[in-house]
Amino acid sequence: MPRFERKQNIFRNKDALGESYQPERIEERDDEIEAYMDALQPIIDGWEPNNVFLYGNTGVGKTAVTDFLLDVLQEDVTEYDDVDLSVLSVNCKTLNSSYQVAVELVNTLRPAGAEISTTGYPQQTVFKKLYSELEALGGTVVIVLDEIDSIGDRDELLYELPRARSNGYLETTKVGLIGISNDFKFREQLDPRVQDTLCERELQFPPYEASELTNILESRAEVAITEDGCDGGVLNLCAALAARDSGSARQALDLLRLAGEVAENNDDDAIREHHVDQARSKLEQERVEEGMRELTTHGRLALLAVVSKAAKESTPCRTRELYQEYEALCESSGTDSLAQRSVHNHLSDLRMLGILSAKENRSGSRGNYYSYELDVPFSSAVDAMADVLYLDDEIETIRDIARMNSVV
DNA sequence: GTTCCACAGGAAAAGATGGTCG
DNA sequence: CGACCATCTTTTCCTGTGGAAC
Repeated sequence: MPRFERKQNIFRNKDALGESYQPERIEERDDEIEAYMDALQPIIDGWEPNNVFLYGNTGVGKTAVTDFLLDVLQEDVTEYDDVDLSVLSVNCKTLNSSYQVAVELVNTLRPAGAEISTTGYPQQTVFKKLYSELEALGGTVVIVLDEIDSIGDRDELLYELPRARSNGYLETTKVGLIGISNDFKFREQLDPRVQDTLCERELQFPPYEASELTNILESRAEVAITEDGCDGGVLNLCAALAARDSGSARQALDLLRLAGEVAENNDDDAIREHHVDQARSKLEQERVEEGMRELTTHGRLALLAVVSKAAKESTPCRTRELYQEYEALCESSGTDSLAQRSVHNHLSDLRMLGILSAKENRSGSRGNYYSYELDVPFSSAVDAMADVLYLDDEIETIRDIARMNSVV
């Protein structure tokens, strides 16, 4: 008889290691908080808000500090009758233009059922809808645009919004923009006029040091993990790994959480260092599968071409050979093949996603070219492919060949 | 020293798709 | 319906690259 049994050896409150958890206090960001508060001061004073631009790698506390401070601000502002503050928060990760961000803003302001479609209107129409929604809201509105770098160079909204008042689009509402970016280069590529306004106040969040990450992990582990749920040294290991890689608290916390899950599944009574190792490869695997899910048919076929070559032990492999392999796969799947330039684009994308790696070859008269190979375990690539392509026969053949060559 | 191979990757334009509006 | 609109993928055309061969 199957039976559910509650396991509580390790986790006391796993959510405290999760993405959405808001700790009661933010560790190791005192200087940033001070500067940030200074930038937000005009709001409580009743003046027009500053535009703020935050940048730093993922997981260094930008979003956490923003959420935390805006909560405090919204609380404190209730003491002043003449300030009416609204906070509008949008994650732009999946919105890759000003247009889509504007649509998203309009839709969060509108009641359910009155949302507008994400395409079809001229850009200015959407902006006007946004202005009238903002005007209806009134008071001071702080708009948080998280992961704003995903809009690339289509930054018209960032030009328009800060100027909305002086251009007469907004009469009463005061708007402040808070842009958050993981990408240092994003600021550079912005229109200089946008830089001037958006980056009135700039805050840089540096990566965490290993010792800082240890402190953060300790304070979270206190809430999340039982007293004996964690070997000594595990927190240090997670902190060290994350510090060496990205300096990201997110990564350190993910490692700890996954390591805990691994330990739990093994029926161990505490997290040990070898669990962290497993968690690390699991984290990597998740990242790859995430990337593969987003691929188009031809992107997948291009990847399958590399997989197929890998099964035959003929990687690394240059573009031309991969293109031939790709054409053969298109043939057998009844798909029209693309031009070589396009396949080259797909290979390039796959390289960006970290699924492929490429070595540059300079062989003079025979040209400069890349040699591609899988940058992920063969088996995880095949498994992920099997889920998303209809080429069962081909994938089986590739598996057979791989087995013959004992590729794993 | 110059040329030239055979590729990388930028830019622009063309199509396809899925939407609004009068 | 037809005129527009935004966006994504793909094609076309192009420039850049660095050492071997001339």
